[in-house]
Amino acid sequence: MVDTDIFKALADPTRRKVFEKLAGGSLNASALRDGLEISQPAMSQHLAVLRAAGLVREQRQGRFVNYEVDPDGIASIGTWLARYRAYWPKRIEALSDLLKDMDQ
Amino acid sequence: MVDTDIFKALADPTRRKVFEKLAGGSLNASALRDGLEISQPAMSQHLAVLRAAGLVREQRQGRFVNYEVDPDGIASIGTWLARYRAYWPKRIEALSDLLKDMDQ
DNA sequence: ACGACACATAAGCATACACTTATGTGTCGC
DNA sequence: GCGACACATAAGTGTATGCTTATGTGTCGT
Repeated sequence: MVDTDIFKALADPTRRKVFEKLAGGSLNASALRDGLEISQPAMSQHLAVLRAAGLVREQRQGRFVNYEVDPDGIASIGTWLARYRAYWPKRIEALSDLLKDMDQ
Repeated sequence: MVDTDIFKALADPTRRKVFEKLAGGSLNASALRDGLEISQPAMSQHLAVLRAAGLVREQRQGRFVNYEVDPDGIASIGTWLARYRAYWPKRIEALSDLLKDMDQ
């Protein structure tokens, strides 16, 4: 199941940190590593999980591999979340506004 | 971390099915069980996980325990997702509309 | 061609997770 | 009170997960 992969990927705090870093723009695996106390293979494995989940996509650039957020993954979460819109509390109006902003 | 609990809870397919059932309205543990081939203790454990994550809340009603979606959990996912709004693809406009609908 | 570098993959290991069966707790009807 | 019912908790078990160290693959500069 696609959703399972996505939620499993995001269930790990380190992977969420990585993902959040990528929200700021494209980065290679080494750049993603600093700040986080994590070995190189561990990062590689985390990135593989994020990629398999469709949350991240990669692009070879010489001997570096640049990673970036994959909008498809974000969209999947969005459509999943939309099924529960009946339960969104009123105080979430701010978020709704943000979403409106984004499609100008 | 709050987000960790939420994503871990949703990473399990059975728990997502349970949550989706609750999206249709309040149900007790037994009612949630049918359709799903799962033992009673397993369901009880799943509900405990969903509750600990803040996705679901319970209400004793005689010897039944009614469960319902907790809007706080939904809101948490929403605010988390909002940080990635820059990556929402354009085809997500429909979702944005849905969100706008909901706060009339 | 060679060493250095960036990253991926393999193998092994400790812990976490989801399940099972067995039992405990609380509420109902009689 | 007592048995039946709805659910929770305990304890045990197989598997998945995230880490480690070791090694493989591909690219760069010289």
